[in-house]
Amino acid sequence: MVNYQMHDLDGIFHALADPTRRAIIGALIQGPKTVGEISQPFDISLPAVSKHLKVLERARLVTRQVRGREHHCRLNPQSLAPAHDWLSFYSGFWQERLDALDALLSEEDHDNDEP
Amino acid sequence: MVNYQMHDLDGIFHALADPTRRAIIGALIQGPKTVGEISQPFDISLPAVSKHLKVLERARLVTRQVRGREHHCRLNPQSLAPAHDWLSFYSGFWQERLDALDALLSEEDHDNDEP
DNA sequence: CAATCATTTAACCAGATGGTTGACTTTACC
DNA sequence: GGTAAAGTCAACCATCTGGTTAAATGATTG
Repeated sequence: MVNYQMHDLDGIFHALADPTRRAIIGALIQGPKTVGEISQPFDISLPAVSKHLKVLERARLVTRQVRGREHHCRLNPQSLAPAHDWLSFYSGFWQERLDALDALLSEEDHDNDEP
Repeated sequence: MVNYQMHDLDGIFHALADPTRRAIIGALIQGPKTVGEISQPFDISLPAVSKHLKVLERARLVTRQVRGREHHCRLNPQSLAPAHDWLSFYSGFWQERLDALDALLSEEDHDNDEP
């Protein structure tokens, strides 16, 4: 079913761990942009943005289409699925189950209360 | 209400970007464990595990309760919420909406900037 | 063809990361 | 009290990271 490679998550989570890269994703959600357009709001050099884009590309979060001298970057939101699935598994969904387990375990300590 | 600090996500995603730390989380989902118990399945030194735990603690993904000489670590799944929310916003769920938005914008901008 | 624009590559730097080993603290046990 | 156990801390190391500037590549335009 929905089973991904561990190492995918490494790259995806690492890509998302940087605020500049998340901001790039946030900008790209409005639609494709060139590297220049992407770099414009940021106060860092173009090569720095270029590196961030490479990280995002390696994690498959962004795809690039070279048209002439412009590189058009597009967000690839489906690639977030492994990370989203992983988090869905571990976050809130299991909360009640964990609480129940905790309760059960601490009851077991009491040993005799419940038939 | 579901508004988190940017820098929270930095720490959470960074914590999740390491496979050992994700494995620790995976182990901790069964219930609290001591540092020794946590380190047992891994082929790295105890100080290395200790460092990983500190990263997880700083991101509030794990809490620690010192009982005697043992440190009992417990998963804190609610703390994954910011990351989960962020991913829910950007991943597949919005895919169709984005496509629709793209279509809408390119229609609306006929006079403007469309080649 | 020459100049310019969009972008990448290369070389470099300071600081973080993930790992190690060895020494240290605190608690537990005889 | 003395010794072992559970963990952390400190120092060290190689590698990665995110940034820089300067040079190189490739397409566009005059």
